Amino acid sequence: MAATIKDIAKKIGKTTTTVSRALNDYDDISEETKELVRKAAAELGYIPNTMAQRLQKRQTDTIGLIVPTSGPRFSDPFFSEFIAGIGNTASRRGYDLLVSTRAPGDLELETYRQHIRSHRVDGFIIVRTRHEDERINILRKSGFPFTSFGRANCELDFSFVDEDGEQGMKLVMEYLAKLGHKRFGVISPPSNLEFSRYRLKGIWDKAAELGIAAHDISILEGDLTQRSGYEITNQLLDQPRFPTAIIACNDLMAFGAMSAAQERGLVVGSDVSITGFDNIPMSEYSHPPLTTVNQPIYQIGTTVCEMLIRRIRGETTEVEQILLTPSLIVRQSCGPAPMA
Amino acid sequence: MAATIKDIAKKIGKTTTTVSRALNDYDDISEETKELVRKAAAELGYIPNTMAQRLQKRQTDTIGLIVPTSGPRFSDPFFSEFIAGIGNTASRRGYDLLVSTRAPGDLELETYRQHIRSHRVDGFIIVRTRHEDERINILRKSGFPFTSFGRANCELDFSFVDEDGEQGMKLVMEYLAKLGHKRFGVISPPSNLEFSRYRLKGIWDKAAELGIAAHDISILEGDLTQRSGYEITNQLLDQPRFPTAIIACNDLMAFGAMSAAQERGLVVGSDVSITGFDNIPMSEYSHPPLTTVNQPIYQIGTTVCEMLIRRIRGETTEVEQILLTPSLIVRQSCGPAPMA
DNA sequence: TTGAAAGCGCTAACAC
DNA sequence: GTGTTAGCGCTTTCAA
Repeated sequence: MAATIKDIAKKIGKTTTTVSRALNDYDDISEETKELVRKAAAELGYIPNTMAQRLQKRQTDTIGLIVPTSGPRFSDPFFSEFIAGIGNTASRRGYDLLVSTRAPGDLELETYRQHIRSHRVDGFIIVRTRHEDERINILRKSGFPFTSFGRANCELDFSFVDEDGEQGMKLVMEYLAKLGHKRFGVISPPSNLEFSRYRLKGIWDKAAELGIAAHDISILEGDLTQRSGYEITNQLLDQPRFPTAIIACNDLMAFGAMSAAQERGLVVGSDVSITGFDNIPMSEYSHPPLTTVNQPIYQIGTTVCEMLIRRIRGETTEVEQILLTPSLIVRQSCGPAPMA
Repeated sequence: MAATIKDIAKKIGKTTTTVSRALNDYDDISEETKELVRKAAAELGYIPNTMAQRLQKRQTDTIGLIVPTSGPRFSDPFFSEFIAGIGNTASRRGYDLLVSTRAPGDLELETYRQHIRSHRVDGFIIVRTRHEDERINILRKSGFPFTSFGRANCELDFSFVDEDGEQGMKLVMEYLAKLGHKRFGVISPPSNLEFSRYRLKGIWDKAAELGIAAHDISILEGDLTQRSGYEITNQLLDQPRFPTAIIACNDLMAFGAMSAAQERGLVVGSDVSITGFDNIPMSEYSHPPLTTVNQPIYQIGTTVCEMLIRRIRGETTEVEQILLTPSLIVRQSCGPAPMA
């Protein structure tokens, strides 16, 4: 049986109140008593009962993350890095991280509602925001603390971190155009993901600016997996006037694109240029190393968690919104457009 | 304010005792009362306060997973899949999943101890067991419920799931030998990881069986990242009598190995053969697709979680130990040994 | 079939 | 400075 505050009280002949306050370092307790309590606590190997504390304080010291899984085999390096960022920050600040996995849908939303109502967590972190994101609607209505990685198409009266995907894609387009590319294939994220819109907007706007005609840009929708990058690239390259540059909206799809191209005997970086987005660690060691847009996922996890904790603790009431400026990481997966 | 059991009691003019028992479907409560209670609960939108329940029941309905992170950028598809497997199973069985991230070391062990003593979780899942695994020692001594993915070099008196890595490597060696390879490079996992021993044992034993000399096998230790696969392959290929087959002990390192080889202008699958281990989804869409050993990570997560819950609930007291038989997934990253 | 009473382990308002 | 008392929301004897 674990020692309780009562055992300590008994041992030193004081009340539980005194012990509690000594342990929490209240200043209406004498130094001697505190010392006494601390010693007794150490001897008994006392550790507070978390659930009792939480019940009493009506807070859970827990942050909730519901990972939107897609499919049974959910293998995405993005999430392990994001979770690491959140997890390390949470524990440094004394919070637990409660992770659930749910496919987007009714069950997912029900899980949010339940966690809110049953006081399972003090706040949520939302990831991969969607167009008309019901999660955010629920959270906003409930007044429950949350922060998100990604913006949404509702009123942005909450705290978030996002990277400026529009700008990121403009960098990519500009770079490829400078290399002489005229026909582009785009492997877009699922269109219901909010960041998809920003990225596509960046592409279209920059294309317009550069005088690239709409029919020289073919956009096909992927699902962010390597597999879909592979399959879509095959479609793209099967077209009669196939693109010389393929813009994948994340690194995983870019890897798939490289495989598809290489399988056809094309040399990536000269016969065809391919770009990614995220700059996951793997992208540095692909063949060829991938030109991509940097997105500091670990740090975004850190920041978004930090912001949430500040809100939960009431250390700030202001809405914090951070839009990161992307940078292009040039490696060897792109080269001058081949002669037609 | 969320409705409590008290509100329900007041509303229907019964005591909290009755309500509690009705809600928990005790059979000393009349059907009518139960109906009444359920209706009132629904109307008030009642959801039990988790912390109160947990305090009272002295259990947390929570499973702990402490992910052994390595380095700040922790990007490993292995873990997202493993977490998905555990998470889905846990929630199906009514458990929460508490995830922490800790680099192996004292702080990590301290976290285990604290979580045990403060009743933060009901049991642990251990992943990536190590040689002389202090985590397992702590858990065994404390009598705290846990299961692991991976064996350990102590007395195996606990439940685990593991894949027979020795057998897996024998399959690889056999396959490569049959293709005519005579000189092998091995990119091993960190030697402190328990599975490293099994895999190396498989390689040595099969080599002996096939009459392959020890000096024809160079083993260099990686850290499971793509980067280390890349770097080690460069070392391997810099040797005067370089290997014609490179055996990477996980898929990520195999990808790195492919990049390094390709960067030197070697054709993977003919100039040099490369194998992996894990069969992560990506391995199907690399270029060339990777020959590897299947390891059903999602399903292992499911099983190990299921086993833990059975122990926690006391549904079984027996130790369950599952050793999965691996299978070789032959793709295009290997070919006949080139003429010397 | 139901209610009264106690208690899980902790904190906090208030009194002394 | 320290103790008294109450209570967080729930479950569970025990008695009626």
